Amino acid sequence: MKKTEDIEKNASTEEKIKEAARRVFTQKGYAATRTRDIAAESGYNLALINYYFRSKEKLFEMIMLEHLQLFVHSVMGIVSDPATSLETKIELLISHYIDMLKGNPDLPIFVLSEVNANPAKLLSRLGFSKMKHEKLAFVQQWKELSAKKKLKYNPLHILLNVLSMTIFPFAASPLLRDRTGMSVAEFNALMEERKKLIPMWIHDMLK
Amino acid sequence: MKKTEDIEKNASTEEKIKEAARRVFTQKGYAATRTRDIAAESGYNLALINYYFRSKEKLFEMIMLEHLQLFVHSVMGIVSDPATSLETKIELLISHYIDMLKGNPDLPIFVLSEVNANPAKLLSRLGFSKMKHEKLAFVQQWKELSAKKKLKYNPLHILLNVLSMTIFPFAASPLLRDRTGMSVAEFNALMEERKKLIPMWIHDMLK
DNA sequence: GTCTATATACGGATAGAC
DNA sequence: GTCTATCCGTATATAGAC
Repeated sequence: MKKTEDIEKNASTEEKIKEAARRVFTQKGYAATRTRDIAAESGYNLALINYYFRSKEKLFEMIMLEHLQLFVHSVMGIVSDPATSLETKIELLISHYIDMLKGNPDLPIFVLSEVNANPAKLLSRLGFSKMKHEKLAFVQQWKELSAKKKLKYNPLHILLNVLSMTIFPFAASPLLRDRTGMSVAEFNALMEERKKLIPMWIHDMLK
Repeated sequence: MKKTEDIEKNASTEEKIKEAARRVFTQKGYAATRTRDIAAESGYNLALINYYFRSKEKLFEMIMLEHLQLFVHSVMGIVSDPATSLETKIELLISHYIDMLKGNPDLPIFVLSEVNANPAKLLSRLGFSKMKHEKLAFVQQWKELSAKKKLKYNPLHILLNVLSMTIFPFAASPLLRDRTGMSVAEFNALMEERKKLIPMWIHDMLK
């Protein structure tokens, strides 16, 4: 009984620090965050960070890896389902990302800027290999598409458009809201509209 | 004669440091750059940075302001020309940004992440006020568009799409190239294609 | 496990020689 | 104007008490 409590207690403190770190790192980036900020945010002391995680860097890498995987793995269920059409997949994927990013609006800038700062280090660990690609229903349907419609351009453009129109507005949100005087709530409403609009535009691109 | 030489020499050193700073800041971000890095990159000594610019922060603000204005002012000629149609303006704007970003691929992530880190401070200085908006041919034509075509949604979506599809690929370029195995040259070729493609897609959205 | 106190390193800035 | 040497605050990490 005592042992179980101890484990839970440990896990809880460790998890609280990790969550605090996630918030601070995501908002300020690796270089600008101070371990003291994480300690304060977590409600625990500075020394605990090194007790549970060996260093600021190790803690960061753990969190960063989770974020990268979140982007990828969270959509695996959607894109690997052979029962849904390509257009349905795209629609679900857009909805999924918009919902996720409404709760974590800093994520795109954070991930992109950290990957940019250290591409080799971070991307090497994202091991979901290029081989497994073949198995995904998404990739199969994508290839069929490329073959059927004779698009006069690389179909990668379309995927890029989906991600651009979905993710970029969150990255540009501070600038956008400043220039237009929009509130966060209004911005979120705008993104909610895009759940329907983006699939519509993409549909037209595939005509 | 001597005076002129001195001035030119000063300007030259000062400008070299500024350019070095631009490179380092843009690539690593404010928090991660060391004044020593800038010194090394410039070929001069650390002390010169404080001699010409009072501090790391002042130097940064100067460069950041130039970047922000680059984004805005460089397109002013395009968007304020009453002689071109809205669609032509959009096409020119896309071309312009793609050309600029091919030469400065780190710029989007840099600007977005720094604005995100300190929105109040940076955006307050971007003084091109909301009032002058009225005078721009772009804004006029945009309003006419909103009135004429009865788009069932906020036309801001369209502007957001233009910027998203143009700028986001550069921000995601390291990830994209890693996942696809694309080279920088291949990526640039892809972006070159988008100079024609994006206006085409936008045209369809305005049907 | 959690805290306080401290060692150690690093980074921004300046003094002062040339 | 430009350099070397150095001051001093701050940040990460650890030692050691509880």
